[in-house]
Amino acid sequence: MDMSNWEQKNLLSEELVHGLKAAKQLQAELGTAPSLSSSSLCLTTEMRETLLHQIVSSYEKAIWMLNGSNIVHSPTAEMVNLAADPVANTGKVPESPTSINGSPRSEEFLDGGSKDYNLSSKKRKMLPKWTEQVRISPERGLEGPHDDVFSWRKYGQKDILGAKYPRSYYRCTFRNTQNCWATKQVQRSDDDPTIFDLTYKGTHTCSQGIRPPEKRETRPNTTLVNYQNDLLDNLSTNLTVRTNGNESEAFSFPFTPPFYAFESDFGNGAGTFGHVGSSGPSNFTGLISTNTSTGSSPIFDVDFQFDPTAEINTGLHTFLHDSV
DNA sequence: CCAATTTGACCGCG
DNA sequence: CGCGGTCAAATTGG
Repeated sequence: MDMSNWEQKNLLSEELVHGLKAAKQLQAELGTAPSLSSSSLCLTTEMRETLLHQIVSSYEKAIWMLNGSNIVHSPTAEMVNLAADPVANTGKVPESPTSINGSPRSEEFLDGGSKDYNLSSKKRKMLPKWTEQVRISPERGLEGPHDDVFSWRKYGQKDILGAKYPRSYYRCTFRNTQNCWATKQVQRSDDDPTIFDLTYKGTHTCSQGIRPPEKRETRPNTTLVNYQNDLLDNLSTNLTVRTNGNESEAFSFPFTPPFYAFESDFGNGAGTFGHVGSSGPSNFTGLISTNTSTGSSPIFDVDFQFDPTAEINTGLHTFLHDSV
């Protein structure tokens, strides 16, 4: 317990430091007087945005690590992205995959530009994409950095043009079950075989990765709250929303960017939620309250509030837990 | 028996 | 047409 706790703390601080770095970089960028260093003065707006995303992402992940996941995705993000202004549409942030495992010290990030961000070319596949380099420890069986917090399923391997080693392709294990479209590529470096290039594409929308781990041991008083949090988490993954009047308008909640986050402030499962992040439609908030009228299947009354400019009307909606 | 990997086929794009 | 990426049938492994 102590160990995992310590490890968690490490991860957490790593994440925060990561975010801080990005923040400082952005700060430096914004802070520079135009006169100074006129040469390399500007990052592209894309890079700035990516930095921003990185910061937000770090916060999200850190919070995630503290509370367990309570991040939810809206269903229509891709359409929103496609429809939106190409510059502002970069989707959502990658949760930066902190690679850890047994030996944190032998496996480390290379710093100094070892992470580069790339809001890929304006093709159809505009998913967040970023790369990292990981040095593998001697101890772990020659093969790979292939474990971060997520579970990946290999779906291909290719020999690459000028590369000594093949490139392997992974996707999230829960692609089908949870509509999680995150993928990653692993490419062993030509010159230094202990280094692997990891390319991540897309963000995890699965309720996987870091679970709310074993907070159970804490005060008995919090069990109810924890349970309710779990309930919300479950809701965030198996959720169908249907409008009160309109059966036809029902939609499933989770998956894909813009993020919506729940904040369960009361112990009873009620809470508020709203848009998180810098892209997508904002000003979409809601208030959740329990509807105790039914026994077994939890039903929440949700009061949506939309920005006036939004197309959709404010209304009273009902969250339905999706069977199971 | 189920789930993950392997591996050649397939396919879109430049 | 070749390259990089993905699919899916066959195979492996638990």
